[in-house]
Amino acid sequence: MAPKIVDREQKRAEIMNAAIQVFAQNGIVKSKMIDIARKAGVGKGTIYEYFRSKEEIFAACYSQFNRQWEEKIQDALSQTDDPEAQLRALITVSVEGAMQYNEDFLGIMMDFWAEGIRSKNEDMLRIIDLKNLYTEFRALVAGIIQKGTERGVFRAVDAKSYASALIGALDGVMLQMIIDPQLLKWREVGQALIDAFLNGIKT
Amino acid sequence: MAPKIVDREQKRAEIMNAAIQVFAQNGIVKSKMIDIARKAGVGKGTIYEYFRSKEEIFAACYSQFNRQWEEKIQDALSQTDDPEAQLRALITVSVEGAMQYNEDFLGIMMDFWAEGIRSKNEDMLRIIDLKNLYTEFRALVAGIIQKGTERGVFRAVDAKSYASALIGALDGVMLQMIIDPQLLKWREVGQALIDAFLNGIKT
Amino acid sequence: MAPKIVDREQKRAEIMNAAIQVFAQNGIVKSKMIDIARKAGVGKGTIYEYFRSKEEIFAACYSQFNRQWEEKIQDALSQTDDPEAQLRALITVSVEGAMQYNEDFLGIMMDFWAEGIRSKNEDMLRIIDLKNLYTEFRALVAGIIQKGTERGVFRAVDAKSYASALIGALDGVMLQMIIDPQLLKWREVGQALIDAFLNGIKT
Amino acid sequence: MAPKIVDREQKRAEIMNAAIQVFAQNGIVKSKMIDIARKAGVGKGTIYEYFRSKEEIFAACYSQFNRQWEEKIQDALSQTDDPEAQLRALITVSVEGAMQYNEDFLGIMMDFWAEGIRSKNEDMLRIIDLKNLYTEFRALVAGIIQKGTERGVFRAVDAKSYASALIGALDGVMLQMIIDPQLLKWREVGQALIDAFLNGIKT
DNA sequence: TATGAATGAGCATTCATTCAT
DNA sequence: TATGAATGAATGCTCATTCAT
Repeated sequence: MAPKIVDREQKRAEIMNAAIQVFAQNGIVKSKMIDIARKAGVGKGTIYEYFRSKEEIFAACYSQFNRQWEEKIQDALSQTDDPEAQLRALITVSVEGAMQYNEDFLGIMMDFWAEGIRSKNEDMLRIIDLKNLYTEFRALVAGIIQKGTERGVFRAVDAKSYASALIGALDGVMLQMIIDPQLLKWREVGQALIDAFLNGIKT
Repeated sequence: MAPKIVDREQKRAEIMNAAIQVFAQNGIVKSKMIDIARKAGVGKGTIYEYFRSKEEIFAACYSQFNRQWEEKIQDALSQTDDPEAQLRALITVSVEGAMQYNEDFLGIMMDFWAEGIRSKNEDMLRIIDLKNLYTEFRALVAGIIQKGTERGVFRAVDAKSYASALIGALDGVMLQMIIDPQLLKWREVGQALIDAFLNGIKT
Repeated sequence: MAPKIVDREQKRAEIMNAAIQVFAQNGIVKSKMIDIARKAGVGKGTIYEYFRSKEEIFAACYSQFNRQWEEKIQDALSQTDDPEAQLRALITVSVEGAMQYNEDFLGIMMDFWAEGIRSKNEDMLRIIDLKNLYTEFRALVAGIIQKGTERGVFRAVDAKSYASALIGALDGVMLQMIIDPQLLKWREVGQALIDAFLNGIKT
Repeated sequence: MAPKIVDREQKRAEIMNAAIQVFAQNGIVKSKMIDIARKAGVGKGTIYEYFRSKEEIFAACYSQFNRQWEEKIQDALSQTDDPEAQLRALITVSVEGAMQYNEDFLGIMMDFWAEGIRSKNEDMLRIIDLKNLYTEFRALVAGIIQKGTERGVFRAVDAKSYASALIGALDGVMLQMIIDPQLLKWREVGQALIDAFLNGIKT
């Protein structure tokens, strides 16, 4: 009965895909189960065969979204061992990644954040553990900076604070891209960001 | 001959205050009028004596929030004419301002952003004009950078892109403060941010 | 303290006047106390100094409305003793009376009827006793027809049925006047009505 | 694979039926969705599966009501080509039709009229176009009278005015039937009406 | 397994009435 | 006496979830 299991996974993925699109367009709270069902081309009841609740769909989407993002980052970082190149790759991947999706789609990040910040649901918070996510991301970036310092290419700075600042800058630029996708040449903003930052910490 | 005399402005402010707290804790969509009423210590109907709708409360809160923030920024910038000092002041004021509020309170910013990004309501969008807000803020910061370049203290960079990057960094750091207020010595992160940035653009 | 009493009656009348106008424009159910208060130029609470409830205002207006109408009818009938002339006067007074008011104003009659037909409130039904009103009106008209028959100017018909038919015709024409005040030369319709009817029963 | 199969038209009709009963008993404004739901033996939400709003239920009921009435009239008139017989049929059908329904049921006509007279809602007014309804009905009756005049059986009267008067008489008698269904032998009142009228216009 | 009909808890909003001044 | 600020019961409507088929 292995094929059956594949089918289920396949259908689950289809529903998640539909959900992500609907979430992206309407925001999570305003997204209705019926919308997701219609977009997925299934009946309303069918969704409940694959997910316990709307919240579970959200959680699954979030996890997937995150996993994909992390993979991209990891891929980019594994290309080189040079700290400067790694930081450049980090910015490039983020900006390129954000630009890849259409503007509507990006709005979903806001909801992930918002939900993660305020959810009262314990299960939810375990899934959307923003604290942990950022802690790990900070450690990753701080490690790169630390490495740069050890190799003498970066000044001896407080790696954690600088990591936090750089990550913040990344998120903040993405926020502006969400708000006004056409306005600026975002690739250049990304370049400005990394140039300023690298100039700032290079020896 | 004389009805109960009430300071309507005062009461309006009290309700807005209650609303901000409730919005901050639950998010705007999940905040119920009855919650706001209870928090304000008034009846459900009373709110409608002061605001036409839930949306109007939100808009009023947003405007107030923004106005206060802008005042702080303007105050800080007017203290000096030196570009470097102004950029430092900008970061300091933002970080200090964010730390001043309690953590719950800051969460409301997320909803302001989220609402601004996705609201379909024309009236709402006129009020929460994020595009315009950021455009103006970018112009302000770009002006300072430009001034620095002209005075020879900053390198000749693309002022707009750098402004965008700096603002993004500010927002991003604030986001992390929201998510994990205790974690880091945020003042130091602010310092790291401005040090890296200034190092990066100073001649 | 007699003047005080006069003042109270005066104010009560003013409020009723305002109420009738508001009822006429919006219908009774959709008329708000605040509208009546504003139209009367008094405070919302003041109304309750003169009327126990919205229902009581309605009842008072209805009674007044009816009393005035009855007076007009009685006035007209007392001008002559001739049955044919009296029936003509009846139609004329009704049509002229209806035309006197503006169209909006007439709509109130519908609500009086509707309320009278369906009110579940015992007190209300005692006041808006449509059954009794029509019974009396039928008796009045039947009396005139009877008188005509006895004097040999009308055929020997079932006076009650003919009275009912005539009254119905009157109401029905007024209904059309309400619906479409401009459409027809309503005076001529009144003439047609009475001509047909009198031709029909005259010997 | 197959959901519960329901005859949606059937269910829609059942809800309309319940709605008509509730409207008839309480009047439209005082009828609550929950009352209709309970009378129909369904949940509150179920109604909204079949009607978009309370207003839509009302409109559907009104249209149905009217269509049925018109059919009756048309049926009766098609039985004969004789003007006098047609006018007699008109009155008979109306009175018989009105008597067929129970008294509560008829009260709904008042609300249809009242709503038609005062509704501010454009969509509603398109549905309850009383002006047009009466205009058409007047044209129909005037045509019969005209035909009678041409054939020399009726006097040369202003057909439109006489039609309006006859229709008014019909409505007015029905109103009295609503108010006091037991009181009079309404068939005889109908006879009186048509006798008087026909006597009045016959040559 | 798949479906959509059915449901009712939940919510924003309205408004007659009360009552402190 | 006059007022309007305050109130909460009541209502139309939404939507996540259930369940019979």
